[in-house]
Amino acid sequence: MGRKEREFEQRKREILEAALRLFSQKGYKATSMREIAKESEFAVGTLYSFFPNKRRLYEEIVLEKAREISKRVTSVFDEGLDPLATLKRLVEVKIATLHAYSDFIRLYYSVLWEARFGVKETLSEGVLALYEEYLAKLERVFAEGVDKGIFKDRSPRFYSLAFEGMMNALIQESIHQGFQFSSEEAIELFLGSVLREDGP
Amino acid sequence: MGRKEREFEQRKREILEAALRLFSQKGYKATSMREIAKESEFAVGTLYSFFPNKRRLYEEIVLEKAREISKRVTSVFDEGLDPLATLKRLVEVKIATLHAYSDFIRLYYSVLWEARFGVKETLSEGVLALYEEYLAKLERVFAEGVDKGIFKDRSPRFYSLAFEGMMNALIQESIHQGFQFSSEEAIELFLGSVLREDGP
Amino acid sequence: MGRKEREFEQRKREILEAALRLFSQKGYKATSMREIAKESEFAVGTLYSFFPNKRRLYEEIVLEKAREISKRVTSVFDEGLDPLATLKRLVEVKIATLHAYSDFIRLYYSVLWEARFGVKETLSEGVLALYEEYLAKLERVFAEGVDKGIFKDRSPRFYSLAFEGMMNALIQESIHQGFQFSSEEAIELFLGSVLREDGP
Amino acid sequence: MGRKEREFEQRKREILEAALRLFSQKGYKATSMREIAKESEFAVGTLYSFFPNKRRLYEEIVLEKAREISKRVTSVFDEGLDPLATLKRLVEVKIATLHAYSDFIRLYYSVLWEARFGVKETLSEGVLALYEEYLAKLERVFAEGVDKGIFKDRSPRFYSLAFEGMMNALIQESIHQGFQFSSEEAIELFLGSVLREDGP
DNA sequence: TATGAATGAGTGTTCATTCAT
DNA sequence: AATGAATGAACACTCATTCAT
Repeated sequence: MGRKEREFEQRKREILEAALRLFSQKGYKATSMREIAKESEFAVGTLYSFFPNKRRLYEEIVLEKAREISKRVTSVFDEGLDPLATLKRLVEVKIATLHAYSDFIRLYYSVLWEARFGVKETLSEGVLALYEEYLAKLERVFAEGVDKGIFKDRSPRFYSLAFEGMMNALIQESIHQGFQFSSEEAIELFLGSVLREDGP
Repeated sequence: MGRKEREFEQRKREILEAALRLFSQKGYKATSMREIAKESEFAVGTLYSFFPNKRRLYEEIVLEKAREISKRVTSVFDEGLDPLATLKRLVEVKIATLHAYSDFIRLYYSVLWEARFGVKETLSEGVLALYEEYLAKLERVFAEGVDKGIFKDRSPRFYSLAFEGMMNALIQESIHQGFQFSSEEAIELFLGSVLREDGP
Repeated sequence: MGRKEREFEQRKREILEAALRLFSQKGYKATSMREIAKESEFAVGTLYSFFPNKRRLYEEIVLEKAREISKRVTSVFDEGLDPLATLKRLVEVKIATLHAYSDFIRLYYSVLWEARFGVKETLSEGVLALYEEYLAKLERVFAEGVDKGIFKDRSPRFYSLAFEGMMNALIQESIHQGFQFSSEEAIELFLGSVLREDGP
Repeated sequence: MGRKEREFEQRKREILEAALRLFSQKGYKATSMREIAKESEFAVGTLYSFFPNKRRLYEEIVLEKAREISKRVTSVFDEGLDPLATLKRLVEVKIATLHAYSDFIRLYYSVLWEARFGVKETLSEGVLALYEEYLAKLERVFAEGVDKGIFKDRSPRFYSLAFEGMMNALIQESIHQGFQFSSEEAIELFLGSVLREDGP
């Protein structure tokens, strides 16, 4: 990649970072191209030489970050661990990754939520695709666990949704409200149960 | 209530329903008063004789529905059940209620999410207040369960967040993606565990 | 005039008085039909059964009041006085009349001014006509005074405009700013001169 | 001042001139931003890149012109003339100046009138301040004339109001109705008297 | 006849997008 | 390639006017 290209990528990156800050704070509609231009120290017109329109700028940044998050989290599936260990590791990595992207989390979940549950004209089908991919891998882990007799015999999708719902709720609370919990607690809760086995 | 008043309420309801459809599909910012007027088959000016401005129209619709949902779900806490039975009942009622309000669910969670995790100047503090109230009652149930030795000794907040996260994820999926599950499965999962007790 | 007609006129009067208060305080554009309805304790629709539109309501009230003022002031010309006495009497009557209509004065001069100096689409040609009539009579007084050798030989229009300008300025100041002056002072100034005849 | 700046000023001037024509003909409220855009041959949005809102556009145009008029007229007070000569000169300069600004006169007097005699929330306090300043200087001239025994012993305010009222009425008539008069006539009338000293 | 709910054209203002420089 | 002035469609909201009751 020559200097030209490197500089081009560098400029694009600066725009994306500036846009991320603003979109994350104020949302898509409430952020204007003029503001992004000011924040990134480019002219409005310049933004349009990198992105065909506001929507694509938004989609691109969201997708890029989502890809980074996805990459980190999904890498767990390639570690060759057994289902139980995979889940444990997944919790750790999810916590670490989402905290690392805490500025973007608000935007991320909101996009994801819109994409999954059907807001018309959603801005990020790409993000949805990544998530579905992740979910599919997660389901495979649960399926394997069930096959191997480690997990009770329930639908892998059911397990996946429950796992994701629980973990995401805890992580969001920890990022936005400062609620503290460890990955051990979380995985124990999910795996263990809330019922004491030895009863009262 | 005379005919006039009844008609007034009827018209107001028609506007609110039309607005609900649009806000739910496209969000607050992306829905224009003109569209609401068209959808409700009133003139723009008429909207303003029922609501002082767009924001209040939005808040009114969201708060009304949220109150109805809250009322139904929270009523479970008044049934005088023990913690375990309360949780079971809660899952049933949540599923039934949220399905009954399926048009509104998208908007509901999105408002709640914005209110809890972000976005200054949220449009619905009332909704947040209702949810926090619910969460407080749920925590009390878990606290009681822990006290009585039914549940393992963990923070009630931790339990509540996990419970809510898991159930909401399952219910949302069932509403929007047609994923089917029973309340028994859900509560068993939460209470029971994913691990077989007799292991492999 | 039967009861019906009397009542009709009475209602019309109430509307006009209410409208006058509002137009006078806030101007034509800033006063809404709804406000006039509220102030007059009629429904908006009722206003339209007395006046075909807002503009005519405005014109009618302005014209009515202008006619009253005009009648009182113009009556001086019918008193059969000589030019000098007419001017003196005119000053007295103008002061008294305009003070009596002080609520309306702001509106009156503003309409007159617009009508005379050509704001397009002026709302009150009738008021202009009345004033021109008055001015014509005043010119005749000056013409007579010049003919009789009482006044220096200048154009009656010149005299009239100067007289009106001076008197109106003083009267407006007295009404709006509380500046006090007597009709004697005013007429002496106009007739006398500012120069001492015996010089320094 | 570079080409850019010059062009900026030129465009701003074109907008101001267009707005002046419209405000002058129809008044503030009755003139819409769209009309100003059309008249100035710019887009609506362009207007807002020169002025933050309609009101400021109005104030700017009014205040600018008022300042120019004020500057020219008030300069007479700095010529070091005696009271009598000052008044003579003032009449000449007022006539010349107001004729030079004849497009603006209608608006000028209307703003001045509103500011002096009425209307809360006037749009141009600056214009009023300029006029009060002028009036104060004029009063000082009359006070000096009285002190020196040139003028009869009357209140300077009284003299000033009468002078202004008379002259403005004449000048307005000459601008709007084509009535012709010379400064000599006007000042003679004011100073001299309408009464022949040698009577009939 | 009197009412006021309903209408929709019109308002001031914003902002994504274009394009001459 | 980069700029930002210019554009005009779109927005939330107002209000003179109409008309079913």
